[in-house]
Amino acid sequence: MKVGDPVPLCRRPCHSRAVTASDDIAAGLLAWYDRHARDLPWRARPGDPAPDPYRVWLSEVMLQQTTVAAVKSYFAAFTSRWPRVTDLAAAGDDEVMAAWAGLGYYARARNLHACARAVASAGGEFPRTEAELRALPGLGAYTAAAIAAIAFGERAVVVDANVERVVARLFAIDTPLPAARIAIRAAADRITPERRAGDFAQAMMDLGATVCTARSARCLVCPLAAGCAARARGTPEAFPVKPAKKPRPARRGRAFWIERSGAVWLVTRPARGMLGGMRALPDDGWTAGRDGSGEPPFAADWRPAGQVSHGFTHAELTLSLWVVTDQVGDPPGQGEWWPVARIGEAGLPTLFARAAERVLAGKK
DNA sequence: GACCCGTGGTC
DNA sequence: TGACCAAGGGT
Repeated sequence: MKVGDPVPLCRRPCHSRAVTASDDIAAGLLAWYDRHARDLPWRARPGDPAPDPYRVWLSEVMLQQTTVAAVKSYFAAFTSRWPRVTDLAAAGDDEVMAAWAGLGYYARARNLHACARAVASAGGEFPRTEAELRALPGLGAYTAAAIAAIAFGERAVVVDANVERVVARLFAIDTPLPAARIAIRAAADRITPERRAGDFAQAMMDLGATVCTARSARCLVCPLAAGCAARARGTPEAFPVKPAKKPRPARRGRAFWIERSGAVWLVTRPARGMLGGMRALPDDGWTAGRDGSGEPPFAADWRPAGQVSHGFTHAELTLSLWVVTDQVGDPPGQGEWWPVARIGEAGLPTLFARAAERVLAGKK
């Protein structure tokens, strides 16, 4: 028998399933996870009953493209304010959007709220299968599989950026992304165990987050190093192969601080598009693809009040700030007067929170 | 498949 | 210090 050949577990027919290299990977990783799992607020502690699907779902949506460190305080705030999915479903749109402010990718918040309402109106219990979960707003292939595995114990194949990286290295998959995803998913399917699929998924993600990271593979402390093809080649960090990134264009825009007796005029951005559905300062129409017009919303004695720079996914924006403090009537269009002393409660996305800070710092 | 969508941490 | 990156989904 050669190394890598299937090893019969025993001769009895009921145990005829062979132990394979894939089983070794899962077993080794789960053993590592039992010792090194991160202690995260949304995870069940040892001895806890099954994880709460609501908390698993909420954490998974918050964690989409977002770091654990950034999510923790938002997760605590949401679960404290809305302990059950039915509580979240009953909240107002503006409350949910404001509570999400600063976390980014605001379409997630709208989908989160829509999903909560869908679950609440269907009886208040999350569906238990990957296929049913996948149909809910904001749940794509990754999140549906993760909830099915973690909350309900289904053997779902969970592939996020961590799993992609770990699997691409384990099997030295050198097809560039995104084409490599077909082979990566097939390999992930092969090594996903029948039991403890949720722990396995979280173990892969913990490994990717703490050991097998993008910049450093840390093979010396990796439980999978012995069977890792990329390590055998000596260049683990070369996997997965990524396409070249496009440069981010620089954009310029203006935002306008319109003040009247201690209140500032805020607008709500359209539901679609950048910072969709969020409260904001009026602006000159800048987008990720185009500079603003430079035009203020009305003629007045506008004073310059500095600028803020902010990086978005597709553009680097320099936003110059203009101020009028003796406004009398309402500006044209929809909006609301917001007390300047409570600007921190307006739920401004980070760009406009920084702009407000800049304006207020300049007034002193 | 390509493109759009935020933010903060990291080295 | 700035480029890279993160528990992706929707269109």
